[in-house]
Amino acid sequence: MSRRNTASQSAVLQLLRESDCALNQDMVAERLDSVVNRSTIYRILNRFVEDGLVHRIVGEDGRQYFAKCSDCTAEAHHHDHPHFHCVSCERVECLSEPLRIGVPAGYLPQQLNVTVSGYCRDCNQNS
Amino acid sequence: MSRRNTASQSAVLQLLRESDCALNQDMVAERLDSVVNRSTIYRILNRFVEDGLVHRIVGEDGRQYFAKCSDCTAEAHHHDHPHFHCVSCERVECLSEPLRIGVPAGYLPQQLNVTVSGYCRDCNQNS
DNA sequence: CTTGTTAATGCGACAAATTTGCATTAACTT
DNA sequence: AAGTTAATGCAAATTTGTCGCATTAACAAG
Repeated sequence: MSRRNTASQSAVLQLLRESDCALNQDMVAERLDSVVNRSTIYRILNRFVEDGLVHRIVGEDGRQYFAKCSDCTAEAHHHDHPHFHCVSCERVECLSEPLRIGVPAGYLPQQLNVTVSGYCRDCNQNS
Repeated sequence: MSRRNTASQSAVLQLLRESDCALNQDMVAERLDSVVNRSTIYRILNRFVEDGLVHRIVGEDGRQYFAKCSDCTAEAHHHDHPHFHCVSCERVECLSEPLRIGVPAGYLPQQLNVTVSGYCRDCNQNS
């Protein structure tokens, strides 16, 4: 089951590469030049996550956001950085500072989802 | 618009007080002795959050979980502790260790949602 | 270049979680 | 005891994401 290259797929990947923040399905849809079906966008994004190209962030609103892994290689993924979710403009951006959170003995941590929500610089000033 | 005391309301609050982990609407519903309408449960929980009695956690599954504020007073809320969300038994529990996450200058952080997901002790052993 | 295989897409339907409008009930004030 | 209106129940709507299935098209092989 090897992957095939399609226009929609590379367009989405390009979007995520260029974006300085994480995107949800809506954002991807509206930023694409051509119209791509909703399920297709979800499938593309999920495929990226599966392949480790992109990581999934659950926003403060419970929605899924996707961001290109910048410093991740195929071997080592570190999605251990916090995100800032602006409640006003809805931007979700990755903060650089990685962090480690201890769990009680016997627990097996797998994923980390850290979201600070509030107002980003722009929205904080315009209010 | 003052609050009124109702049986459902205090039952839900009691549940949250007794619970050692955060609960979502389903969990609240099935643990209540009497049947309470779904929307009502949501409204009760949202009211609690609004009043600062309870804090809302967005789980790894995008669902809303609610936990009683234990060390919070009306004045000072600190929901700055991480949560552990077991992907197997779905338990969401508060970890004690509080943490502080820096945001870029000009940003106004308000809420913090930190969730480590994986397998809790019980589920880790039974697998 | 043509052809076959099957991954990717589009579409509609479905599912789950949460919210909302509205009529009814019941808490609390006077 | 009576009036005001917060809280509830119910049904319907919304939102977000997934799934089945038929169709399209990417890519490998001849």
